[in-house]
Amino acid sequence: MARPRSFDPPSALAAAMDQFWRRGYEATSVRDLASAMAITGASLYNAFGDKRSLFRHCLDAYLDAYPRRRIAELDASDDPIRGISAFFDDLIEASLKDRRGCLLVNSAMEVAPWDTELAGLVQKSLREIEDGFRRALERQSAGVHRSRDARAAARQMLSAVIAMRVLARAGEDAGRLRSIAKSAVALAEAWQE
Amino acid sequence: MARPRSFDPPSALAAAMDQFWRRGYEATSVRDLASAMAITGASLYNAFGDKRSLFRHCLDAYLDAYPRRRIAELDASDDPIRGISAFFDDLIEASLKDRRGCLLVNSAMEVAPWDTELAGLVQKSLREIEDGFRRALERQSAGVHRSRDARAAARQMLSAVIAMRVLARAGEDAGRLRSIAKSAVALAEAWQE
DNA sequence: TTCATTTTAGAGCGATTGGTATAAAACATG
DNA sequence: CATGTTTTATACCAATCGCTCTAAAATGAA
Repeated sequence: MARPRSFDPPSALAAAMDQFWRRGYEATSVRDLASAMAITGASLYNAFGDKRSLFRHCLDAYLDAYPRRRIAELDASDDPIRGISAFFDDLIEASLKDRRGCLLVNSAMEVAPWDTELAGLVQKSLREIEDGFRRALERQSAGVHRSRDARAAARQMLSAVIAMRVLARAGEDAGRLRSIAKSAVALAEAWQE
Repeated sequence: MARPRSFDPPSALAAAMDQFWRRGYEATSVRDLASAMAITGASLYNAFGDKRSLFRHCLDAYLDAYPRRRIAELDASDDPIRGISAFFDDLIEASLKDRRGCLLVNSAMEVAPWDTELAGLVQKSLREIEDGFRRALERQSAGVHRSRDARAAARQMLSAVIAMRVLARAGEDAGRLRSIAKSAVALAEAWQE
């Protein structure tokens, strides 16, 4: 009944995500996006709305594809400590493969201060990560009396994740990133003692 | 022998720093800067060079005024642990007073990936902070055999600083920031046991 | 085939970008 | 006071910004 799209929206969205991820929101122009997505500006606006709306779609897709997936894998792991270790191994590998950092952390810095709705999404997503760590720690110490606060330990792990992402984007070397991950995993291992 | 400047360069630089600090590099236009500095664009270019050069001046001034000053105070403290505690108290207060975060961390995210020279300055400055923590820990445990690595602990404290700055800019509440600072100080206190 | 509907391509909108040219204005020195 | 030098204000540059308009192209249903 009408002309069909000549492009695949999910893969176009992935191309847009990559641009925002690498260059940030302000430094990415609509023309950059259209070029990376291999569509025209008119198609972009027709399919995804304005630049801010497209960014929101990208951030949503990113959260599903990366942080939430990692948390789901952590929840599904038999051994919580090994799950946390695998989480950080994955993060190290991703951080060294490229230097884009994390779109969520990047957004916390650049867009959250100017967009209250996205700020809410950023905060909620960071809490999802922290809660994932907390659940893993609580699973580990189930039935054992714990004087220490699992929430505080989970927050330290989230801090490690954030710092690794910032330092990766700033170009710090692999050794420093691995050292931070190692301390975070050691914190989890010390939890059960 | 020539017309004198009608403005005070240091205070103009402070006004420019405030703009870059709050809004970031890309989102701050030369006109924004000139307006905040209460000078014309021509005077700005005449006194500070182009936008990138002005940013560099701002970052240099920031590093002297904030991180290096805090590290110097830490080095000068009689009790290293109390010094670290004071460092984090100062950071909490600054992070809650406004939501700009830290110009150094903001720069690590936004400009370091695209400017190798500034990336070097960012990495060097982050190491100065880490080394400051390490010196404080080593002073604390002087003469005592230490199996643990002071460098790794100092890196954890730097991670806490970075995470606090990111979360502050993303609008997270005071409790979360204080919780991270508390864990970092607790790490330092555990050092001497 | 015709028609209704949507997407496409490309030109173009006003506004803003980083940066500059020009000339008047303001000083210290001779 | 005259001169030489620098800063100032203003207008302006080409380029790019986010976004929209128009019209041709492409489809499924009638």
